[in-house]
Amino acid sequence: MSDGYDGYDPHAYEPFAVAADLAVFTVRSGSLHVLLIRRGQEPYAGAWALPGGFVLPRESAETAARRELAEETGLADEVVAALHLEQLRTYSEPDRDPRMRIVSVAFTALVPDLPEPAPDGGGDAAHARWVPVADAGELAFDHAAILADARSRIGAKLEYTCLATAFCPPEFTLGELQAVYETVWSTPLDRPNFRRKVLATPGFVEAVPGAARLTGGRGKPAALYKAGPATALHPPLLRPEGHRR
Amino acid sequence: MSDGYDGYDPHAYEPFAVAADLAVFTVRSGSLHVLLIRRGQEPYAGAWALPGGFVLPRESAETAARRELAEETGLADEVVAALHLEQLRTYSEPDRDPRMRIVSVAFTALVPDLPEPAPDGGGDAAHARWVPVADAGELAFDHAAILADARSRIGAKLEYTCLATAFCPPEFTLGELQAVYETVWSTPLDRPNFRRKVLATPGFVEAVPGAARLTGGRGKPAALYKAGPATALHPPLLRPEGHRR
DNA sequence: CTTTTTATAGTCACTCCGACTATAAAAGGG
DNA sequence: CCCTTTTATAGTCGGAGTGACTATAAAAAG
Repeated sequence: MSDGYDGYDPHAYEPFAVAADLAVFTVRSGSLHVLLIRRGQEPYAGAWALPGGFVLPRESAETAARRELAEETGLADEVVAALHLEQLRTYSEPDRDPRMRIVSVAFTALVPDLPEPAPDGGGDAAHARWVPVADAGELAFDHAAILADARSRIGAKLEYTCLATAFCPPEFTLGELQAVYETVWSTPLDRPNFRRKVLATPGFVEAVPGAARLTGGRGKPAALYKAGPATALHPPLLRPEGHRR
Repeated sequence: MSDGYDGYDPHAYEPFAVAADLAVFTVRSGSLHVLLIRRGQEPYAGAWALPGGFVLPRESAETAARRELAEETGLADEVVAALHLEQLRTYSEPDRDPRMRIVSVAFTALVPDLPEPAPDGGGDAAHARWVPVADAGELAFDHAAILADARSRIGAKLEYTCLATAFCPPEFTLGELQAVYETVWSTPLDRPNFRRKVLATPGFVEAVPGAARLTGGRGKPAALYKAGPATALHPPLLRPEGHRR
C-alpha cells in the first residue's frame, strides 16, 4: 500500500462540497444576539440558519466566509473586510446535509451593536436578522450545535483574551465593557473589581483623554476608553465559579 | 440571488478533496517528538510529512484521521481507538497542494512514550518515525505550519487542562508529569511548587496507594499517581513569564 | 558510613482577587 | 435650591495562590 495521499482519483468518488458558515455575535440591549438568515428553499425551507455558503474553487474558507457574509447580510463591505474572523472548527459528519456530502468550516466573529442588516440592500439581506441566542431554538442542519460550540468558545475566550472590546464601539466606557462580560457569561460582576482588573492589565484599554460619554442617562458621566494593543490577558479574567460551561 | 446553499451543482466545479492530517506528539528522552512519515511519491517524494489521508465518502474527518493513523503508522488498533483526538483547525488555502484542491482538517493527539511504530507491520508503517520537533525542519505541503500551530496549541492547553497526563503512562510519578510540562514549555519548573499545585487541584491526579516506582534510578523512590477525572485546571497552571508563544 | 541524588514537607512574602465601604458627579423631584 | 437617586470612581481588608527558598527523608553510589 502507498500512503493515503497517493493514487487518489477524486473523480472516482462522489465529490465533496466545502462550505463556510459563520456565527456572528453582537451584544444588544443586554443579551447576546447571533446573526441568522431565514432559508428560502428546501431543505429546511423557512427555518433559520447560520449565514454561509460554498467555498469556490479559488477561495480559502475564510475568504468564502467573508464573501458569503457580505452577500447574505448586506453588512457594509468595510465592516466585513475589517471583521476579525476566528475559525471555530470543521463539521464533517457524513449526513449533516441531506442533499449531499458537505464539509463545513465554521467561523466566529464578534461585532459591536450594528444597525439591522440592510433591508434596503434587497435580496438575501432581507432575510438576515439579529436573534437573541436564547431564542434561536431549532436551526437548519447541525447549525444549533455549531452555535452552541461558538457560544461556549467565546465565553472561554473572554477569560484569557482582550476580545471583549470587539463587541464595543471604537470608544466605550468601562461599564459597557463590563456589560459585554456580564451578557456573554450571564453573570453579574463587581464593578470596582472589574475596573481594577481591566485597568491593571497593560494594553487592554487606553484612556481617551478628556472624553466622557454624554449619554442622556443619569449619573456621573463615564470616562471613555478605546481598545489597546494587547491581545492576551495575563493573568486571565476568570468568570465566577459555577458559571463555566 | 438566493442564499449561498441553493442552486449549487457540485459537478459544475472541479471537486474538492477533503483530507485529515494528524500531529501526534509524545515526550521521550527529554524532548517533544512528533510522528512523521516519509513520503514515497511525488509531490514531495522523500520529504517528511504529517500522517494523514483522504476522507472517504462515508467517513467523518475524525474517523478518517483514526483510520489513516492506524494504516500509516502501524500503531496498535486499541491505541488508535482510545486516542484522544482534538481538532486543531482546517487548512484551506487554494494552492496548499500542487496536485488539486485539497482542504485538510488537522487533528492533534498526545500519546505516552510508545515503542517505535511497528516496522514488523510492514508497509506504510516502515516509513513512520518519531522525530524531535526541533529537528522536523521542512515538511511537505504546509505541514510545517500545521505542526507549529499544533505545538503552540498544546503548550497553551497544558496551562488550563489536565491534558499533560495523556503524555504519561497509566501510572506515573509527579517528576514524570513535571518533565512533560518542562519539555513542552522548554522551561524548568520548581519541583515543590509544581507538586503543590498538582496535588491541590482536585481530580488532576490520584495517588496509587502503596505503589512506588522501582526504577533503577538513584534517589528516593517516587510515589505513583494515575490521571484523575478532572479535565480542566482551575485556576490554570500558567507557564513562567516570557515563555508563552 | 558518608556523599550524592531524588522525593517530599514546610516557610515566607508578595500578588491578585472577592467583598465591601466611601466619595464624586451627574439627573430628577419636591 | 436642596435632597434623593443613579452611576462612576477610589480605597480597604482578608484570604487564596504562587514564586523563591529551606529542610528533611529515603534511596543508591563510593
